[in-house]
Amino acid sequence: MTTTISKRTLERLSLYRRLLSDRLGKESPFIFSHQLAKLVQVTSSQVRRDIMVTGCFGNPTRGYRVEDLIEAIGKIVDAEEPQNVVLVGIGKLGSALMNHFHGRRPNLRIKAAFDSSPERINRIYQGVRCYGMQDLAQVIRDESAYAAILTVPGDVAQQVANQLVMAGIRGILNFAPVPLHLPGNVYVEVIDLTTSLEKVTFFARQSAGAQVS
Amino acid sequence: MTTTISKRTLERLSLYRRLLSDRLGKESPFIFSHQLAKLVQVTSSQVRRDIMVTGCFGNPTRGYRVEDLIEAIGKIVDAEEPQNVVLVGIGKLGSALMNHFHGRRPNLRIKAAFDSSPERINRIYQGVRCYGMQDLAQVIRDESAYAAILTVPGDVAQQVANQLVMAGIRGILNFAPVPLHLPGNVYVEVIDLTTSLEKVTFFARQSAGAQVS
DNA sequence: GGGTGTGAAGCCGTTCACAGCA
DNA sequence: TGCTGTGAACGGCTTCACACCC
Repeated sequence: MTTTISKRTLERLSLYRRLLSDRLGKESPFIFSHQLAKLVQVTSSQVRRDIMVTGCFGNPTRGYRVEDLIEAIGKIVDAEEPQNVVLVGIGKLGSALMNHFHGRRPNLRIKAAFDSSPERINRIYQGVRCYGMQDLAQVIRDESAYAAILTVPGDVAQQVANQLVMAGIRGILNFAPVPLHLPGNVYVEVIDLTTSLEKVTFFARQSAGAQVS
Repeated sequence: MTTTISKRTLERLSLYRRLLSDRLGKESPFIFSHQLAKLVQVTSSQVRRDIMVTGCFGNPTRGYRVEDLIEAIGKIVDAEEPQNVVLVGIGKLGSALMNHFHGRRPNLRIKAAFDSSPERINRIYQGVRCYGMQDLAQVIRDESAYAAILTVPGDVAQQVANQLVMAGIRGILNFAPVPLHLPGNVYVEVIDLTTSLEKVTFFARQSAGAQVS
């Protein structure tokens, strides 16, 4: 934790761990940088650079021990204790995500959902209760959650985000189609579905003829 | 279209357009680079650089004409004709996305869905029919779709992606939690939900005390 | 020989800084 | 005066290249 880890590196580490975990037990307990590189489609130098920050050391003859890598990456990516997350806006997308994340990573637990519409309040989604917005601050404090998934309509996203930050949330995964204006110490990760799809069609068109690296 | 446009620039252009469209009619028909910059939270130089590629010119006194910007960005981002998109894997996430994209951008139309499970085949989702996997190539050709949204489980993602490419798909928005190995002329945009959430909790923890830019 | 670990170089996107202009 | 348009400088991430090691 002495080195500062960039966003990009962290993304790749997370992915390495997932692929390595899948591989564990199926293939050799060791892996070379070029093999992992091929799996995630980056260069082997990139892989070795990323592994540097984990403090793992490989062996020229056998490569890296897969178990060591998984553990070392976990020490970086995971917190000491399981992280409680809340989800705000349990419409179609919200409940799909609830479903998606349910049990996916042992250290990431969605502990509560929130919504403003009465017919959703007090319902249980994947074993998780949905509360009304008025309970937001209280529940977030009770669960000591400091990360949130935001799947509310764009026109209320900023206001809800403000409430989240007031309640102690420090990181937001934002699916709402508007940029959030929040204090600099709150980390916001944006998933902009429309832009992503527009990118796909744009570059698909570009590469209709030409090769793209 | 003479200049080559980077991924990052395209993302921002897409976002600019969306915010400018929301603003149209509500505020002044002109906007300065620093105003747009504030909305999307980038620097004003960045905005001006991005606008350069659109060929739009601003006026030192009034700024840029909002309508012109929207149109110029559309000329870059949109194709001449509406783009047909298909969605493969209409589970919870798939149908939430179907719902999300339905009518969102006039130029992007999901024209068909595919799934392997019999109880979903021939059902209609948001006015869009779900076909069996055996019809994939035929339907994609009939609709002349060349972009696809992939929301199938990880263990079949590669195989389905191969089928998509064989059927003529050139761009994939991939929600499956595995990297796809495809020819270089196929553009793949990855939305890795697990990694994104891990990033949020990681940086939320980091910034618990310190200020992050 | 083939792989690791890493300083140095390269590349690309962002920001600076300023001339030009209304 | 204040903003635009843009060459030049900057900075961070990626790749190269090579010493070291099994």
